[in-house]
Amino acid sequence: MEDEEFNSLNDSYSYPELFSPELEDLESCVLNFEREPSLESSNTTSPEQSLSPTNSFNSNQYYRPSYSRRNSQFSPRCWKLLIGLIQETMEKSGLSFEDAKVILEKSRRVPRIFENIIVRFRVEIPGITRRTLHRHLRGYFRVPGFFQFGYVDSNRSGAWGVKEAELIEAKINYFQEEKNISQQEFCELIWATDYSMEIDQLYNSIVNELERDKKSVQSFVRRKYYPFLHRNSWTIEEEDQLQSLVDTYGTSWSKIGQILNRLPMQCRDHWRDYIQCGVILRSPWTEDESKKLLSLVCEFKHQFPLLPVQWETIAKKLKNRHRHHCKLRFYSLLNSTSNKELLFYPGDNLWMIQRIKEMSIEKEEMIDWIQISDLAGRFWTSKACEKQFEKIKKSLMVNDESTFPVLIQKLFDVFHCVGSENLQSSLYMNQDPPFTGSSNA
DNA sequence: GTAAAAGGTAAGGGTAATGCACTTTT
DNA sequence: CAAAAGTGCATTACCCTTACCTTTTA
Repeated sequence: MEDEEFNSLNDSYSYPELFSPELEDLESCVLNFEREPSLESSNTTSPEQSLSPTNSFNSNQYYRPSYSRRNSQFSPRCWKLLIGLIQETMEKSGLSFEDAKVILEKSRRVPRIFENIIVRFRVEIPGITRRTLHRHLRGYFRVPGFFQFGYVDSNRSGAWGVKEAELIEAKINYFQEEKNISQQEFCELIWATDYSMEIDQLYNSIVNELERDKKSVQSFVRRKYYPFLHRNSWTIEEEDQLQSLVDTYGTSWSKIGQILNRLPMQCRDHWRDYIQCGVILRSPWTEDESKKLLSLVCEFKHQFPLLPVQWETIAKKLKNRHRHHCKLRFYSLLNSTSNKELLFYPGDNLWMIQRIKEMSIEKEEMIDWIQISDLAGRFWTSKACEKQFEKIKKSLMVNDESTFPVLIQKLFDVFHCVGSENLQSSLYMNQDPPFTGSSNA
């Protein structure tokens, strides 16, 4: 039992008779996995693959590929195994951390010495793709470009570290043993609307050791331990049912989740990303759509300069596009030369120079472009800011100043003496204070 | 009785993993 | 040459925090 995946603990005890029909679905999903060597024989298009999408929709344009993920994030158990295998290999071959890093950095492929790790890992925990493993291997050794896949002990907020997750698991196991309750009972306790003092104490004891928000802990525990049947694919019938439930109950996800026997969050996500937005177009963007997108984003930014762009709202107005589509499309438009010019006004240049000046940096390389992008509510990406700065320097021909602070001061003076009246940043045009709602009155 | 703290949960804002089609390596 | 492995881009499934409401506490 302790061999079970931490984040799929629920699979082992939840309603076997209901779960069994889904297993077939899961099996067929496995066939779609990335180049699984053992399943290579079924690589040719399977009959159900050609049936399902075209049957449910009229055109190939609307095809939603079946997509399955057996494991969520790279779990603590995965890390334990991977690190164990890495250490074993390093000891055997006498490699240092730095050597390993260099080897991994140099080769595109999994280096010979590490090949064994991949093979042995996938025997122990199948379903993790080679690609994912390779990424985490490089992440562990801090290969540039793969930092985000590296091992993390603990965090103050955001993604959970391995140590934290293990501590919580241990505490919960102890709690269950002490109170002599089953996994199922525990999950039900966690999800009860007024849970007992004991659960509250459990939360508190976790919070004491972790430096995490209590809410954060609670949501994490609830995500990992839930009394619902977990399935990652939705049938057409379920989707219909979901829509009709939303029609009757509105967006009361906890209620809907209970009826559908799914995580409330799962219901919300599926409704938001696949049902509410209607049929999602996968065709290339037309010029009209792109123009509309640009104007919607600009409109939003002018109205709420300090808020991040609400892509969901924009997607709703565009119709048939996903929030992620809109975001990606916008940034690709922004990065194409013509639009970049369009979206940096003279006032924006001054705004940017002021921000850089405030940073009071000695050298140009030290400019934190991500921070500047953040300050602008990420209206421009960090790269766009950087490129724009280069452009400003070129156009004003002030590239050979003695020191960086002098250069910035000079740039600042040039812009300022033009007359700051006309140089308001587009970030602050037509500004309405975001949350007051006074603009409606 | 009231303000502040805390709980429940929907809404907001993401990103890692995977699929597909293609290139590169063995 | 075949087959396996890697990769860029798009898509999907899952993740985490914040906002906003209600209830409890001081």
